[in-house]
Amino acid sequence: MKTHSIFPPAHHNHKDCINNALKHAEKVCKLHGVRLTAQRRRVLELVWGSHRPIGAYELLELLHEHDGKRLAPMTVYRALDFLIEQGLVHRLARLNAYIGSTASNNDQNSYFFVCDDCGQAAEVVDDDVKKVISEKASLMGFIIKLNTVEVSGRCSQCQDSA
Amino acid sequence: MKTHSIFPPAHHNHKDCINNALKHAEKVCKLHGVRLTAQRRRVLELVWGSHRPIGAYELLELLHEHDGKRLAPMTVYRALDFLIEQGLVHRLARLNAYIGSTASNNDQNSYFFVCDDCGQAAEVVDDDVKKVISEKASLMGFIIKLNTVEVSGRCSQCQDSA
DNA sequence: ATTTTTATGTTATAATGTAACATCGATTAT
DNA sequence: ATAATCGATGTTACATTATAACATAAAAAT
Repeated sequence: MKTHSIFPPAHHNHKDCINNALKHAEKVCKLHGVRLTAQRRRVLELVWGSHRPIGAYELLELLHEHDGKRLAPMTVYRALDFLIEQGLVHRLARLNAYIGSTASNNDQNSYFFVCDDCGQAAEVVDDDVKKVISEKASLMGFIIKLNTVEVSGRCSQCQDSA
Repeated sequence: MKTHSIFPPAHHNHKDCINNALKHAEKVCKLHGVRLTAQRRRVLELVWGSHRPIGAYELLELLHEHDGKRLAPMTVYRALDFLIEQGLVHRLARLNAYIGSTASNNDQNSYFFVCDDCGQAAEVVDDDVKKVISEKASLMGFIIKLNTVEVSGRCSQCQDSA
């Protein structure tokens, strides 16, 4: 029986995830005519260090531990802002944390499942949620700019291990 | 043609809103066997001061201006936590702000439309969004605890006045 | 009346995020 | 090539949001 897994399998080769993400980022930035500088690239890489949303100050620590750099928060926030603008990173509002994305989405058709237990997050991209919300919106004459949909609960793996 | 207005009409009698909300709160708290103290009640009243989400520190200022009280942030946060627990207030994650609610919802079937222009927010309670999300969730074996759905954009009134 | 619980007060601090201005480095124009 | 320009980064300082920990007061239960 095929399990419809959107959360990555526990022991997948995560280096591939990271490499894919970086390759994807190069493409996107070239396409958008913007510069994926070394620093931005590095921040993206660290964001992709896991499938957990990561905080800005956590990133700062990692940059210090791994690269010896002692940067100001501003620097990380700027990198994140850039990456978010290019759609390479999303911010999870409930967590004040950031997660990588390789989905080519607008700001309306993507949503997140976040496991309270293991902290992992999974992005789902389709128009199903958007569709329902859009219907409500048009009933009340509301023009949508951005959907923030964050579902928290317990992922399949964490249920099994309980 | 009837406009399906969920955002409150511009010149509605807002005192009624507040009174309804307070009455509702009394009922809910009695039902839940918890105490709606004067302070909690006052915070709720101030939250209902408008249909805009309001920040914790804004509430502090209001308490100072109107009541002369100079409270610590903790106090307001505690009142808010209480009110949120009773479902009388919701926190909007994207805004770090709080808004009153008289809907009897669980944590899964309520969502918010927030106008970037006027700042007003409208809560919608139904099972339509929940249903779609639940389908995805069950496909991946995810157990939902809480849905955070915050739609930002432009409300009908603000479009008209542009 | 006494105990116990619950709410509030108080102080200090953590965590997250931004403004403003200086400098550096890459691209563009001359 | 050189100067001018523009975008990226560095730096300092601070704003905003939220919580921890412990003390006191008020209400409810015994």
